[in-house]
Amino acid sequence: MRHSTGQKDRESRLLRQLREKGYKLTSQRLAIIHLLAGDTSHPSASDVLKRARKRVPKISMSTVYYALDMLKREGLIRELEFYEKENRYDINISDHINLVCRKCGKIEDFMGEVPLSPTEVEGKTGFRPEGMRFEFYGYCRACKNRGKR
Amino acid sequence: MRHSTGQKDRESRLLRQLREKGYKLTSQRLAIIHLLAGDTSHPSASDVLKRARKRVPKISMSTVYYALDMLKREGLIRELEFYEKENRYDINISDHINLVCRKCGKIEDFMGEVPLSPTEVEGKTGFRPEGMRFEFYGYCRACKNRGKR
DNA sequence: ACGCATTTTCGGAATGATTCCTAATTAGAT
DNA sequence: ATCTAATTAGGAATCATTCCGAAAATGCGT
Ligand SMILES: [Mn+2]
Ligand SMILES: [Mn+2]
Ligand SMILES: [Zn+2]
Ligand SMILES: [Zn+2]
Repeated sequence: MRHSTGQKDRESRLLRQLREKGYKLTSQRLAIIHLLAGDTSHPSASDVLKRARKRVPKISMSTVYYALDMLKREGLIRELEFYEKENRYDINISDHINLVCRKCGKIEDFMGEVPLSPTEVEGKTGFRPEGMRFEFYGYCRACKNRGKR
Repeated sequence: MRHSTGQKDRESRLLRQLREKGYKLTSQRLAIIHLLAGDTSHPSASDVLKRARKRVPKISMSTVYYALDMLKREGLIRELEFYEKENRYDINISDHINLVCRKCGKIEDFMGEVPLSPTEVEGKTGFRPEGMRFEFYGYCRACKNRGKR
């Protein structure tokens, strides 16, 4: 295993990388990084705002977007874009499949290899992949057990 | 093979299905369906508007959205949603992988089985998939051969 | 500890694709 | 030809995100 995935370890790794790049570690950023490091729920920007305000009550939405943008430019988080809903932010930056519940909106990770490699795609098509987005839409275990709609 | 994929066949199949459901076939809709049936480029709503105006010069954007919405509700096209760009419309409604070029915006189909079945996902996780979205982002053959950015 | 340059914050305005609204038009049935 | 429900068109509204400018804060050098 390359990295521990504990919240504390992930948090200090993020902070170290930002410090190395010369970013200022404000209380707003510390709060955002702290909550993201321990969150596998793929939160939206407004989720992040709500939780960050528990530690830094006056933090603004602009600041949340500015911090999320920095983190994604540095490759430390991934943004999952949706048109009809808010975008979501994923602390898991590896190529993986997300399972998106159509009822409750929960997004969970599907563990396991993505069963098609970029190399294979390029060999067959000439298209050179640099990123991927694999999602299933449906009903999570909880939602499917209480009538799907 | 189940269906022919020729433009003419696809077009008459779409028209038949809409007639059966009682939809009115206006000149605006005929133009939109005609162009979609022969288009594998995954056009945006404004692409559709531009091309539809060649046959029906006064067609409005509202009408294009209304028609696209009808087609997707009937399961005859698929909408690919993007946050930072316009949504795109796919006449290929089967589960398949799309290759999205980051330089020119072209979207092409990757032919071949999607290498992971909904059944397998449900067996491993309890999540019940009903739809999927599999995309690779990168550079199409033309764009990768002229400096990627 | 102090001052400084630069970055960051924050509130509000702007953006833009899509959706909503309403009145006028039209397809298709009788 | 008439009628009615569906469709069209243009404009307003929506809303998450981005942009803007001024005020505040960080962290470095001294
Ligand atoms: Mn994930
Ligand atoms: Mn496609
Ligand atoms: Zn659910
Ligand atoms: Zn290209």
